[in-house]
Amino acid sequence: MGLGMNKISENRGSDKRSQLRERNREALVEATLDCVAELGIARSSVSEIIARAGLSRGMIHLHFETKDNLLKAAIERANEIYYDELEALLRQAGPSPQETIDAVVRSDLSENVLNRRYVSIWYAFRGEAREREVFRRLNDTRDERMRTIILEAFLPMLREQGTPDAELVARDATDGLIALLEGMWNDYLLHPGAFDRDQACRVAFRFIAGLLPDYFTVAGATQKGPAR
Amino acid sequence: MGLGMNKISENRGSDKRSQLRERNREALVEATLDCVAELGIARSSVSEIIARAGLSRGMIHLHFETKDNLLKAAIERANEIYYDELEALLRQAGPSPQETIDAVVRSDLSENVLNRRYVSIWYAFRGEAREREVFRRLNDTRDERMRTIILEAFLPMLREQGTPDAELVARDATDGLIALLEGMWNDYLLHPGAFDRDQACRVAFRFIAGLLPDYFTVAGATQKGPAR
DNA sequence: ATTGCAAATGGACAAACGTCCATTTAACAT
DNA sequence: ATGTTAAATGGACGTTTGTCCATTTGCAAT
Repeated sequence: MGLGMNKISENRGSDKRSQLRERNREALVEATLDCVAELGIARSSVSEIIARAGLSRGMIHLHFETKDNLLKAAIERANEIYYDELEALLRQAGPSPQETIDAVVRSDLSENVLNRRYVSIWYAFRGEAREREVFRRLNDTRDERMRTIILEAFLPMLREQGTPDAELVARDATDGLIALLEGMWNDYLLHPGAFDRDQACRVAFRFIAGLLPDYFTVAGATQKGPAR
Repeated sequence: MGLGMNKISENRGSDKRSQLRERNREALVEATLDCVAELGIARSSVSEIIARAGLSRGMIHLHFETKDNLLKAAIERANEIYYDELEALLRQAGPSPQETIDAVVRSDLSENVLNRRYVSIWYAFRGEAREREVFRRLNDTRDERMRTIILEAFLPMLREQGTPDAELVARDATDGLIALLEGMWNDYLLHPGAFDRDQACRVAFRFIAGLLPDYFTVAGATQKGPAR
């Protein structure tokens, strides 16, 4: 009898029981994200969520104890989606700093994250970031990772280019690029129909090219660094 | 007897009765903004609002019929605050296009609007913009006004500077500047303590100076246009 | 002083909320 | 085939929500 318990513990996730359990757990998270994207957090009630998941009321209590924990799990899932896209594009990008910047810009503006559903979700949670510590923590982590990647890519280029005050300019360029991309997302949120992905990309590279004309054109990173 | 009614109608706002009435109405709007800034829209209940206003439950029904109308009045008030700041700085700015851009940037980053309370309010309403048409309409109006001002300032400078494709670049520059400023607000929302107003200003002008080196430095607009 | 009426009050109300739990279902070990 | 138990159900519960209205208040005209 104790043996049975051990088997279940060992096979966690492989037997049909816990497989179905996990499926339902994910269905709840996914239904929550759908709900938040369509209705916002305020109108995402337990009743709405379980209706979309096609499950019963008690499931939320079973899997997440409280609704707040479910929301927390949902935003963590949303964060993963963004990270996965960024990491994927960084992996397939070349090692040069200009290629890194190029990958960051293109992943941030990619259809995989810059789409109606995801942007709606992102801003819904952000609107509540002020009060809910968990939301802000996740946001900050994501931002810090981005910031480091970008800063460490800008710095060597500015130094090699001989820009005076390279450290200061690198920080300005980093904050500027992040703000610019953030603003693009915002534009998409408010006018998803009118948004022009290529133009957004061009604007971003125009900004970067203004600071690093040897490494960038309005079309993106140059292949092999400065031509000179 | 009919005379009494007429007098009240004529003196609307001047007699003590309607003076107190108006004071209470504004107290409700102000309490709503406080509530939204501190708790977000989701937690801004009628009970919370009337507690902050120090008035009774029935007042909301008396003045605004429904809670939604009160929220609408609140966001309209918030919109006024931003406009007033922008118009004030535009009035005291010189007539040249670079001075106009300078005024737009400085008003957008001014302490009068870029402060904890106001930014909290703005993003709280924005989070609900997707679903509530009124919120989006107000936001779009503000954006459209900004866009026109900025575009019509950029265009003559780019033309005089001899930039190829001046129209395209002007549109890119406009979208870029708006996105950049939007991103700055976002940064302030998430890190009000760490935010550096001067740096934000410098980053914005660095972006602009990259496109219009004859009219701008990192410190802002040059006095009299191109030196050449 | 008395009267009239707009303004303001705060309790009543149904509806909707998140949480919980007694019950049922079905996968697994026996 | 049977017993066991984790997983899932859906109704009950106490709160809290936004709205409404019978009552009270106090300014202004008589």
